[in-house]
Amino acid sequence: MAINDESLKEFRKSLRILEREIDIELKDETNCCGVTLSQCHILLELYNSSDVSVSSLSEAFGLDKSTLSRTVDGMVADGLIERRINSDDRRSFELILTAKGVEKINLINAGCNAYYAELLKQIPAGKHRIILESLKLLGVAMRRMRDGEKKSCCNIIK
Amino acid sequence: MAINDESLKEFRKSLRILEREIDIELKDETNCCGVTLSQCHILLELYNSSDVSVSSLSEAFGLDKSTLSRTVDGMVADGLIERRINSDDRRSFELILTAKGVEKINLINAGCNAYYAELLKQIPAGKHRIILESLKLLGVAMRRMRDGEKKSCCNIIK
DNA sequence: ATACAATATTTGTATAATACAACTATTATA
DNA sequence: TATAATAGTTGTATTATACAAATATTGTAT
Repeated sequence: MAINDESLKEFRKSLRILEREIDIELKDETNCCGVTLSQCHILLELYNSSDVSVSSLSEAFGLDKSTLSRTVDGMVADGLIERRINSDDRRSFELILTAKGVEKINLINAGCNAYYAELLKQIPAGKHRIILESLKLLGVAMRRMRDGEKKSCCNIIK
Repeated sequence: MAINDESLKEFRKSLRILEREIDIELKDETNCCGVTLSQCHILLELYNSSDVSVSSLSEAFGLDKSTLSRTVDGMVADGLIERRINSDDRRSFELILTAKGVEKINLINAGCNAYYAELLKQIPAGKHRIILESLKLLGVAMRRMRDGEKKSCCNIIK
């Protein structure tokens, strides 16, 4: 498949629609659990990664550190996570789930797993493998592009 | 592939990472063009669909109508779009791009096309077809789930 | 070893994004 | 025709976000 403008347009449209739906689904799921979408993203990150800090969240989400600092504030106030001081580097805190946080993320995961299990049932099983492969290929490539792009804004079209 | 919890977890993680990267890329692109991300999503929708209204945007994005109404206000004030009264149904306005809006979306499209063309070059050409197919399968299925789910919140895990 | 630069985080400030409820205007329906 | 439904806006409150400035700690180069 040659990469022409038409296929790019189609590709981008599909990506955009998918992005929206993922976002809407997760918003639905989190509303049910009494956390905001931002908080939910942090809970998911804590569940899936180790050594999470304000900085690592900032990096992963592409948001300013101050933004994450305040979201974390709220979650600490709600008793979902704790700041554990890092003895190696006392500038940073390791963010960890409290029991309440674990409970919450378990609830979210259960809801999302149920949703996506149902979703996958609606898609021919033979396609599941290529779907997973595709998502990974794209995610990895985009992340790599971002890492390589520590240049200036709009470096591409100039 | 049987759908077990482990593969679901992997699937959801890949989806989540991809969603983030799409969002970060688009944010980058829009910053360059002097519009906000919300405005950009509306510009893209106007570029790709016809008969766009506050209600249809609300539907497509899963956001409250009041939210869209205000974002549209800002864009009208900036001269990017216009509200054209619908003579068939005078409750609604058709939202249309102004010349300035067209210029802006062309800029955004050029930037995104360049980005994704570069991205696809980093992925084996043989995979392009299955990637596009996968995105479509997922997007369509999720949209269908959402349409079917006009029930209550948390209907799945209860 | 000290001065300077880099890193991790927080706080001050301002703005954008968002929802819910209440409201107006118009259209559909019983 | 009265009532319900739909499209949109506005009031109000909260959340999300960025940028800049500040603090504290660590790394580095002389």
